[in-house]
Amino acid sequence: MKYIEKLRNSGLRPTKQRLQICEVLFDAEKTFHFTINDLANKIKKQLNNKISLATIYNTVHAFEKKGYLKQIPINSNQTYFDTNISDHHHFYDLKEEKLIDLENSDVGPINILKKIEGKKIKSVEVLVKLED
Amino acid sequence: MKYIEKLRNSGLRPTKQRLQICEVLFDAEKTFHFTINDLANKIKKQLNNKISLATIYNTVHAFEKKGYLKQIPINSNQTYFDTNISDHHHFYDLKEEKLIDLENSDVGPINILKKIEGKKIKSVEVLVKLED
DNA sequence: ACACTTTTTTAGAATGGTTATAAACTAGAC
DNA sequence: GTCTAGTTTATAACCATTCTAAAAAAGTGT
Repeated sequence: MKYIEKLRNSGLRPTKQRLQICEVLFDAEKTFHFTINDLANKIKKQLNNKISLATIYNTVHAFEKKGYLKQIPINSNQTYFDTNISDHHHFYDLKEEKLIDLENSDVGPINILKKIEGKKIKSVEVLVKLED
Repeated sequence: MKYIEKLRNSGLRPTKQRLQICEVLFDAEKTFHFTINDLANKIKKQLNNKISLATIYNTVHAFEKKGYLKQIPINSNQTYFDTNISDHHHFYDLKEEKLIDLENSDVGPINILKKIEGKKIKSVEVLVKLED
């Protein structure tokens, strides 16, 4: 299993559940956006196997903390995650309620001129809302 | 009352509650960020007067729809609103969990190169996360 | 001022995503 | 195998938000 090492290196025990979640998240052809609920359904269908919701929450948060997933800043009743952890941005189609990736090169350089004493910039995220 | 006209022009009846909420939101010296809970407390303290939570939710959403308030896209368990409706962005201090305004001129022009067929750009919002 | 209609307010219940709990289980170390 | 700390699980708890239905207020016409 190729994820055993990855988990161990992060200080996470490679349990059956975590390895299965890794498969679903990181073996996909393309990166994707998901909510916890989306992921639970995907797991059930794809692995024909139920993992407790609590475990899915725990694991997703653990992976996010380790930098294997990113949360997408958007106002919604659910939290959206992204398996694409590269520096990039998002379109949000308000009508379809769908997220679309925007490569960094689609946005051009962003230069933050204001500085805050004693603080470093951790990330710069752009959300472009779309209407018809 | 200066807000009666404003409300009427928006097709909203100028009720006592809506006028009071207008006062708290729009008579402030500076624009500010708030959650519904913040606002409820501010109303209670500032006006010495309780307005039902349901009314506050209704009113804030009505004002947002009319463009008198903006939602701030950020991942939090609560929804953040902004009385500053000008085109601008935000720092988010992860440690203090505090939002700071970023004027448009602090960010420089953002040019979205990718186009989506049949969709118009409604807004471009930048969130800059800060760490120590 | 009054009657009538529509909108608004309200308290409290319901909803639903997320987190906490505590008991059963598992991985890793010796 | 035994032990310990970490993990999983079902379920309960939490809490921001929305719904509900009844009372109150606003607007309109008379």
